[in-house]
Amino acid sequence: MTNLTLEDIAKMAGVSRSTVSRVINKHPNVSEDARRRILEIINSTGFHPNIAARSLASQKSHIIGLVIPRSVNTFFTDPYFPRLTQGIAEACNDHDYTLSLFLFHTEEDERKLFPRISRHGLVDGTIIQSTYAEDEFFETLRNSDVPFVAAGRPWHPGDASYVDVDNVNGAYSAVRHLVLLGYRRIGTITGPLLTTAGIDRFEGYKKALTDSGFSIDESIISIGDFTESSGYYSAQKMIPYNLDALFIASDNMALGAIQAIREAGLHVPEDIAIVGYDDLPPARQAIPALTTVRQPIRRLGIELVETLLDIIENGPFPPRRMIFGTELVVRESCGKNLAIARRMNN
Amino acid sequence: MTNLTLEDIAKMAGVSRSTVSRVINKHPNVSEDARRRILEIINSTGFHPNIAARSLASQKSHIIGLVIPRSVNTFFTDPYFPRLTQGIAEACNDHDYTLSLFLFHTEEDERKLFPRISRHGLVDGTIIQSTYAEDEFFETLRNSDVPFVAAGRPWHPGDASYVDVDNVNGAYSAVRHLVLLGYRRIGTITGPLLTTAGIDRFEGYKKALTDSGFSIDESIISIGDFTESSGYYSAQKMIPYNLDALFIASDNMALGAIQAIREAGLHVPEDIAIVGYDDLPPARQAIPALTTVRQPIRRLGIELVETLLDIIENGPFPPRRMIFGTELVVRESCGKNLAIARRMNN
DNA sequence: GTGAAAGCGCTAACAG
DNA sequence: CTGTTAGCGCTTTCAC
Repeated sequence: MTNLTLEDIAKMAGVSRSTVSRVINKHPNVSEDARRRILEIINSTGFHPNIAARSLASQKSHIIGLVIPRSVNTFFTDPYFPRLTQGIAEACNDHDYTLSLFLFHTEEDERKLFPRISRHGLVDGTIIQSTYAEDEFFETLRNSDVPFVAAGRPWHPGDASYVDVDNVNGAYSAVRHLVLLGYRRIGTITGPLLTTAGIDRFEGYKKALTDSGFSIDESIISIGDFTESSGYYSAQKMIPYNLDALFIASDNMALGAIQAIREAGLHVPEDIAIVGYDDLPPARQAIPALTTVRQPIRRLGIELVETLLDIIENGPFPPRRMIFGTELVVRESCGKNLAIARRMNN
Repeated sequence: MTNLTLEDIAKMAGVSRSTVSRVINKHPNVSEDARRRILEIINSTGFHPNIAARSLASQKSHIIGLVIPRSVNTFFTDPYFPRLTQGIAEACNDHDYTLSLFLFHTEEDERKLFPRISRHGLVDGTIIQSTYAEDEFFETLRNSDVPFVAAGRPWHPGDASYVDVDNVNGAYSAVRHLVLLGYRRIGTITGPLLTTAGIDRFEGYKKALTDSGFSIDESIISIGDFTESSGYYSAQKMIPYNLDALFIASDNMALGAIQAIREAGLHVPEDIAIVGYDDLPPARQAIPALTTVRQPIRRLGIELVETLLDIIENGPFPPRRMIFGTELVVRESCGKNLAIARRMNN
């Protein structure tokens, strides 16, 4: 199984290497006869064109990068990433692209690896996870000529293309649900307010309250950072303020909050109802099972790839922007059954 | 910022392109003077050699692949993968390699993507996650001339190189700990017995029992599949068999088991002590906090890369095999304090 | 429909 | 120490 080249195949088929190349690249203008003969030889020999040579000649690598800037420190704990990666990988497979992963740990990484990402480097384009405000690497990318698309709305979108989930309405529907269930003092634990996801979910919370004629009460708003422990401490802090429901911007924080509530001798949802965000697997198995907002993360990944390929092919203008809707998954923690029971007693 | 080539840099520096190439590749035999001049120009122009051209000429891509065969269906739920990926990515960055991710979903993916992985394709070598017995893709890889190393001992190692965690001793230390704490009826929930990790942890369990003069009791052994729900049902099934401790081959299963135990009106660790495996973040926050076996997963990732680079450079023989030790992390669920208290009362 | 020829941008002998 | 010279294996005009 030594290494065949186009030339070898051409010789075997009694044609020139151009013709073989045409067959491989599915160009028209090849006689049916030659095409058949060539395909046969390719199959029987297990020939595959050398990818480096092809990249060099065609000026495209058929590789796209997935960049996780160093400020994203949750890659290893947040199930969002594996899911996103799954969607991206799936779409790459479908489109015959290869996925390269750029996980930065240090500033040096970001500097050192940029050449591999930049236009005439390794990749044809890149997906970048959007992150905290003012991410340095994002700015570098924006100022380069690398085709890219952001996963999640960037802090300063400018002309950047991005694909996101409708965090505002996701949060809105969750809080609105609590309102309709009859809760009156609905607090929130937000995500970090230097991320667009954190901001947007907080916006949705406020809007739902305002639309329902409620006022915003700072004493039952706490800023978290998406981690379980921040949920725990935030809840602990707010429990004395007499709330009857809590919209929590991530399931991980919700799990922490439930623990704090339980330790305070209170019950979910009887004393405090809870709605989370993400629909992670643990949400389903929590006690009580978590009512939460499900995001189409795999879809997001697929759309990111397709958007990027479109940009690679047709240029960055106009910016592509796409937002996916969410679903509210109603389980136990919002006290829906409780609310129904209560209503029936009145 | 148009595209510079070696030739351009050479012209600017008044030397030949070979000399520039030597500087870039840190070859000796370049006058200090020329080197300085060239480096200066490279820096000021922001020149970076074209990677495809370099790959073509040097016959190496400086890309390694991480292959997750389709039979690994836990990529998206098991935190093992993000951590492993982190270690691998980190080592790749350090060694100036790029990481490509091959996540297979279908059999077609495996067939279609093999060319990109095979010797004169895209990657210089690949790390493959070992998986269930008789994995098809693994066999394909083994029969090819692609340098590779397995993450975890493969089912049929043959001459394959691998890096693994010492699952036998990890389990052994966990069970031994329970024995020393004074438990007498120690059951287990195993992982799938078609994975080497599942088998090895089960071996460790049996060995620890035998070494301690205990007999193996089938009625308190249940075969799980590493998922939380399998832990739940396994525990439920075994509770009637009067066990006082349980070694559970994954934290996820342990979490499920705790839930089942609680629902049965029993307490951990008072009625049934528990030791898990993995030391996932939820283990620390579980109630009670989980005693568990911690694996050096990031280290594993780093070692995989270094082993692979060694194989790429020096060939696959002799097979490299490396096993990392584990640590027992003692928290609440094993009832250590309980045992101590008990002992003091006697 | 097909072949010849000219690169793509780099590395690596080889000769000096 | 440095330049010359061949490629690496493929794509892509341009003739025919």
